[in-house]
Amino acid sequence: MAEKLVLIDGHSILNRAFYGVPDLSNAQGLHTNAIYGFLNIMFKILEEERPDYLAVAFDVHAPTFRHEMYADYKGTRKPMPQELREQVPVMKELLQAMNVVIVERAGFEADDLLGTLARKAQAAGIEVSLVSGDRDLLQIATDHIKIRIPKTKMGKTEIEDYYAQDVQKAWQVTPQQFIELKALMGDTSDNIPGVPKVGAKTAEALMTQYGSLDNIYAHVQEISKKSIRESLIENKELAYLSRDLAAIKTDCDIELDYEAARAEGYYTKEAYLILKKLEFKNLLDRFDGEQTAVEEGGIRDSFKRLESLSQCLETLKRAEEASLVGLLLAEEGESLFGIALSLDDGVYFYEAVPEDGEALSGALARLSQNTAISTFDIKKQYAYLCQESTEKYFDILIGAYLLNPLKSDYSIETIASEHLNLTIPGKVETFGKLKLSEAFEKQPEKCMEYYCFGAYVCAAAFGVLRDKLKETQMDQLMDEIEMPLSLVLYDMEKEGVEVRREELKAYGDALVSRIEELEKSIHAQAGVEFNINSPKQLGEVLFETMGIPGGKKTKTGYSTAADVLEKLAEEYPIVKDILEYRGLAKLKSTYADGLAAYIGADHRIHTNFNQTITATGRISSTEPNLQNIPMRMELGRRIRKVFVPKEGYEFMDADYSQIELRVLAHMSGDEQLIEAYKMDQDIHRITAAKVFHTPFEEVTDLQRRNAKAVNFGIVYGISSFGLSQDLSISKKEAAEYISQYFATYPKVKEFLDGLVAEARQKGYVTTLFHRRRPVPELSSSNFMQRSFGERVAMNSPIQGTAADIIKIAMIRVWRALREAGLKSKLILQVHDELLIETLKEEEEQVRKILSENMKSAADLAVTLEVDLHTGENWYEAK
DNA sequence: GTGTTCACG
DNA sequence: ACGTACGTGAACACG
Repeated sequence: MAEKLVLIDGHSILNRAFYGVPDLSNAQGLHTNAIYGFLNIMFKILEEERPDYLAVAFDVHAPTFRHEMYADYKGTRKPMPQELREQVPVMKELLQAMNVVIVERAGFEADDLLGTLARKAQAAGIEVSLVSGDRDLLQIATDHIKIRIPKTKMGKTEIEDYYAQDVQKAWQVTPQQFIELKALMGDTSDNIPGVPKVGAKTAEALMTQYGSLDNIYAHVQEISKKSIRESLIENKELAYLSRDLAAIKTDCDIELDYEAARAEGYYTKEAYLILKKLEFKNLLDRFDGEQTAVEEGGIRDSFKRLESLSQCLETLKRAEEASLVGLLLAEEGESLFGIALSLDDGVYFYEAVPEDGEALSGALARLSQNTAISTFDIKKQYAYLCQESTEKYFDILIGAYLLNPLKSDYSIETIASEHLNLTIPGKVETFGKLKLSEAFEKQPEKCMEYYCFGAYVCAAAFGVLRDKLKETQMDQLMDEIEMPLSLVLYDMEKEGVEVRREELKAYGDALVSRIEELEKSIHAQAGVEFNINSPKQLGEVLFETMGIPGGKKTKTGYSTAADVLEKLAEEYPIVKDILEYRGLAKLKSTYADGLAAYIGADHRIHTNFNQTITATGRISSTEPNLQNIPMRMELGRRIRKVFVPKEGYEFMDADYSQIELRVLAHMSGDEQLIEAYKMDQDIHRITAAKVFHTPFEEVTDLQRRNAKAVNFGIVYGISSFGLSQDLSISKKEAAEYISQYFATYPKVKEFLDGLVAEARQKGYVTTLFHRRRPVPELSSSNFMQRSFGERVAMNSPIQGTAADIIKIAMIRVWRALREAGLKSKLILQVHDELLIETLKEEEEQVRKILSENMKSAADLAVTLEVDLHTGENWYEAK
């Protein structure tokens, strides 16, 4: 069989990848999407073709592309965006590390190098695959040279293949004619002039009829259309010049070193390290097959299975002497399947049976009393650990999150790869969709390995993460806020909140009757039956069938968002009904039905409080989300009546009053804003008075509303556009409000500008408690992304500091309740609000604990005020 | 799986 | 000129 060569058009594929792959960047802020896309395409081709040789060609000095997809109209090309430019050297470095031959030659276009190498290879009897994003290469196609053009469709890469005959099929011209076709019609992006008046249609017709440029001119007098004929005659020279420009050279003085180009030996240590730096997790997996044996070999040898409970208990006892152990429990639901323990002399695993439960819990509780334990996702393991204090605990999940809160994946294997430079088997690879019980039955050895590696990583990552947290000044944040908080969250989840199932059902039923009524009415008014829940169908019915004016908005069709519909509601009764329907349908599906599905046998809902999700440091709540229970509208708000305290208890709800604005006052140090808070009056009214130069008593409702919107806007990272949208005013007016605001509170502006400058310089912003948020968007050349980065830089320190403060308050309140021996329990947190299930007899004590601890959680230049309410359900307590 | 919409702070 | 307010999660439709 003939040998095979794969040639890749480097810049062209990088360019394709850059525009086809969503923006990615690593922790250092280097953009990586083009490299990522390139590698995916390259590996896909290599797997498909299994070639003998591989080479990648680049233009040497490529400030622009010869065949720029996004080229400017006039032929003056846009420069390569910085985000792509910075990826080119890294790409080359990576290819070199992978032993891939790079072909480049000063003064030669990559096209010409590729054309030459392809032809020479063909002459030597080698089959060629030429990979490019550029259709121009099609002219090189023959029976032995296949042009491969990758297309990104819906995120999936599909490759179109063209041999000479495929070019003919698709374009009705031979590869040679393809050049002349282009010469006739010209190509602005390539600075190929072409013949004036001849466009794509004419050029195609001419080529089909006459077959070649020479033949066209031989019969030029026969061309019927006068203007075309004259232009052709007049521009004959230009036509031939264009052909020379369009033709890719196949006779460059260059040879491929076939030995060096052998398609093998990609999986080098150097390449691995670069990929790791780029944070290409799934590409690293590709290296696993070649590399893991080396990487993890020594570790795997240290795994020891403990065969009996007594052996396990002995080992746990022995572990008490260690200064640090790595611990990972194999648990799921309420059940414990095993224990992995990483000690200095090896990693031990014991596969537990249900009867072991008590003995193990006892031993673990003892171990955790005095021994430092590093683990992963400690919230899931507290059930088996001593809960006296968190001082001895370290959770690598939380540590990794603090170091970079923007990631979506903090699995053990990711942490190992990122912080230990170690590749280990992943969770999905080990378990797939199996439940833990099934996995242990079917593949006990693989399970043991997974948990042993996990425990090992917990132990090994401890020192690394500690050092990094120290370096970034987040060690205190970790030890004094996040670790203690994890125990508080565990306890809150365990406690749950009681929900009245029957009342929730009745609420849902009441909604249904009205929903059905509205549905009938809407269909009648529209004259067609359609799915009101489908934005697509709804948009078509409203704006096409019914002809309501109101234009497009989204990529996929008409926008039917509430703010669009509200503008139409007055004039079109159907729109009013749709809005009401929407609201009710939401209440029914998300809240009435949604919540009911989570009520447990204990009549309580146990939400998940997630500590490692948000970019700013807030907590999030899932399954179900109890942080977005309706509040603003009365009908929705009534759902809160089904959240009730248990017998003999009441709810006490405490929320911070404008905590974010107060944080802003403190962080900016603006005397005016601080002074405004000292007046202990309605802050929005004060702001209105100052901004609009109106006496406090004479501030109108409208002025107050505007001032309030500006206050919110400031916290979100103000923009005149955003504010204008919110207030339905012109951008100019909005800009006026903002500049008035900044004139009133000058240090606020200084502060916000400073945050953006700081973020630009350092690449991240921080809260009062040193929590970090990287802002990679700031270095984007895209206006939209950069603006987003600026708003993030302004908002995150404020939102994040507020999040820090309430976390501190939670820990203090929780401890105070426990230390006072009270039965009352902290059960929910909603960003600036805490809900306590309070034993009625303890009401006054709890009130004091809540109020004092929340107010003193941080020492700011302004006081922290707390609103407290009690009630027989959550509705009443708010 | 992605996009749209909408609930909360 | 560009065209969004910051941070979340759930339900639903649709390809």
